[in-house]
Parts: sequence; structure tokens; C-alpha cells
Amino acid sequence: VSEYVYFSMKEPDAIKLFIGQIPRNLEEKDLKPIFEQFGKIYELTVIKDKYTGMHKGCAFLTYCARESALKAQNALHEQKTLPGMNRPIQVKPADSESRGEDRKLFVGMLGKQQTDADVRKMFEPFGSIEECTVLRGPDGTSKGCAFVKFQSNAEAQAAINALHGSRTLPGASSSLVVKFADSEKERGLRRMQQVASQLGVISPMTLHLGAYNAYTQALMQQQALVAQSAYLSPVATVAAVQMQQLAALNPSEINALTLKSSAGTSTPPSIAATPVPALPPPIAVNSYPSVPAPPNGQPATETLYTNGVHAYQAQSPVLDPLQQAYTGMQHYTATYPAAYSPEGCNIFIYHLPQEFTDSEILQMFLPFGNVISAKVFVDRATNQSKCFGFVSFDNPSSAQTAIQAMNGFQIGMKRLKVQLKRPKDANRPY
DNA sequence: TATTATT
Repeated sequence: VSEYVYFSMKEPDAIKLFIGQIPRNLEEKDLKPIFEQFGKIYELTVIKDKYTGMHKGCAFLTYCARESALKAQNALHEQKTLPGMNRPIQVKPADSESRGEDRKLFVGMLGKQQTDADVRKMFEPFGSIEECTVLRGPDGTSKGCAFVKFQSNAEAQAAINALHGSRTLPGASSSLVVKFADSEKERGLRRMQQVASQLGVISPMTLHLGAYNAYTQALMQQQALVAQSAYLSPVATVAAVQMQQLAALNPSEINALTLKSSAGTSTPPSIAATPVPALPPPIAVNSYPSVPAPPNGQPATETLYTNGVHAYQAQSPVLDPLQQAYTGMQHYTATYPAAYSPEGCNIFIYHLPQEFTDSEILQMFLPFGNVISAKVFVDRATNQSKCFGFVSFDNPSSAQTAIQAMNGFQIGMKRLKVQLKRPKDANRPY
């Protein structure tokens, strides 16, 4: 056996490891030295988002030898913390190594005082526990729930039978919940919801499936422009990707989740009702004000990428983008008291759904640039929308982008008409 | 009451 063949082979019973809690600035070459000490590496791959290429903070690692994997897991799992991380590194067999993810339980309605050990004690009688983690916030306080992974589905099922609803723990608002953890799809949906609610796009109207899919497509088209334009919101970009994934799910799955949780949707502040600060901070829509394209014409992907990561993943509180948008618009209004509406920056939108307000069109056009105003025209007598409106951006390119993406965009039975606002005469028939 | 991630 030649050396080449020898070193490129892995043992038939080699274990693929999942590595978690990796700083996002570490690539394969940086990780290699950390893991090589336990044996020859067969394959090491940092996991990246398939659309954005974003480092996901984890990796897969296969050693040539099964023994190396066991050694690495033993020495590293939960044992040390990589620079910049708050939690210890995770080294354990990848999900793909153990088929049947039906042995992991979600435990809800724990008391805030229960520790990993307490929970483990509670579940121990039902089988071998592979993992047991109480979920905690950044400050270490319990979220009142935990994950418990058994070695087998039967053990997990036994625990459910015995424990679910069996008692109410001190500090919990109802009886103990023990059920199988969400599937990957369900988890995905949960995440989407979070993103959606952060963006404030979950309004009764946007929940409409047809609109979701079409809007998603429009947003995805804009993905392609990320590399060429510094004006597209990183938040929206990430959201678009998430929404794309959401759109790939079947309607019943979405209904199941949206119905559960759309009870309390936040109402954005009315523009008129929100006081304009005397000297607003120089923040613009989506907090990436007027980033000019680099002089050399190269894409500003690096900045955007970083912004995107921070906007979406940052532990620090993220400002509600919609709130930011309003703040940005106010700032503009304060800076340009007279109507700031250079030609080419303003778009006209017709065939809006009746229920669309300023807030909805603002949300709808946020992804395409810095919106400095968004106005639906309302009939004075009835206070009903006239189903058309205007959106102004701070630059013509955003306006063009919006037109390209949204003109013909189908909502219900209608298609939006989106075009540049006619320079002077607003009364001309269209 | 849903994690920090699973190609």
C-alpha cells in the first residue's frame, strides 16, 4: 500500500464529528492544528451557509482513525473554550452518525432553579442520558427549559410517558412538559418567526402565503445585487435567505406555526405620532447610512458580510430595523425640512392591497435601500387607502432596484405597478 | 418553554 493511499483512507468505522463553538474567524487551516494532535485528519470542513457563505461557527471533522475521534472528543468536548467564545467547544458525533433523531426531548416548565444535574436526576431512571442541558440566557439565568437526549427512542418515550404533566415545579406556571424536541424543520420555522418578528414583517397581510413566496423571490433576486451594491440591507439580506427557506416549506407547516403565534404582532409607531428628536443621532435606515460604493468599483462584500453577521447574530441587543427605519426617516426629515425628492429617487406604487398602510409599504421597500419616506394615499372622507402610494429613497439606484424587483409583484389577484414617480404632475392618469 | 451550530 502506497503512502498516498494509506493516508487518504479512513477506517470503515471512522466517526464523523461535529465541532461547535468555533469562532467565526477560524477557517480549516486554523482549526487543523488544534485537532491534528489527536491523529491524522481525513476531512475537516467548516460549515457555511449555502446562500451567503457565512461561517456558521461549527465544522465537521473526520479522522482517519476512529480512535482519534474518541480521543479528541474526550480531550476537547466541553473542556476548553476557543478565544472569543462564551461556551466551551463541542466535539461529538455528527447527527448524521446516529440516525433517528427521535431520542431527544424538550423539557419545558422547569423551575428557574433547576440545574443540569437536577434534570438529569429526574430523567435518569428512564435510560442512558447522552446529553442534558438546561437552556440559559447570556447572564446564566435558566430559560426554564432543557434538552435531554437519551440513547434510544424507547427510553425517551418512557420518560415522556412517566414525566409529562406529572408535576408542577416551583416557579413554573404549569405542569412539566416533556416531549420530543422539534425536528429540524420545526426549529427552522421557529427561527424564521424570530427573524420575521424582528423585522416586523409578520402582519396579517404578509402572512398571506402567496405574498410571502412572491416577496421572497423578489428579495432573493436582490441577493445577487449584494455583491454590487452597498445599499442593500444586510438585515434584509439575511432575512431574505431565511424567508427563502421558509418559502420552501409546505403551507400546512407554516400555518401550524403562524397560527400558534401571530396573536400579538407589534404595531409600528406612527410616523406622525413619534416625536422628532431635536438632534437625532446620525442613524439611517437599517443603520448602514449612505455607504458609498468603493471608488474602485469593487463590491463592498466584506463590510456587508460583517454587518450581516453582526446584525443577525450579535448577542448585543439589535435595534428593531423598523424602528431604525423610522428614526432614519425622521433624521432625513429634520435634515431636509423641505421635501427632499430628487428626480429618480421616488417611486409610485399602484394596486396596493386595501389594508396596506405606510408601515406596510415601508417594510416592503426597506430591503432596497434607505427609505426616506413611505406614504399610502388615503381618502379623506372614508379614511380608506386609495391603494396607491409613494416611496422615496435617498438615491436613484435604490429606486431602480425596487422597481425592478417589485413591479408586477403579485399580491392576491393583483400585481403591483411600481414605477418612477412622474416628475411634476401627480394628477396625470396612469 | 426552543439552544450555538449539523454539510
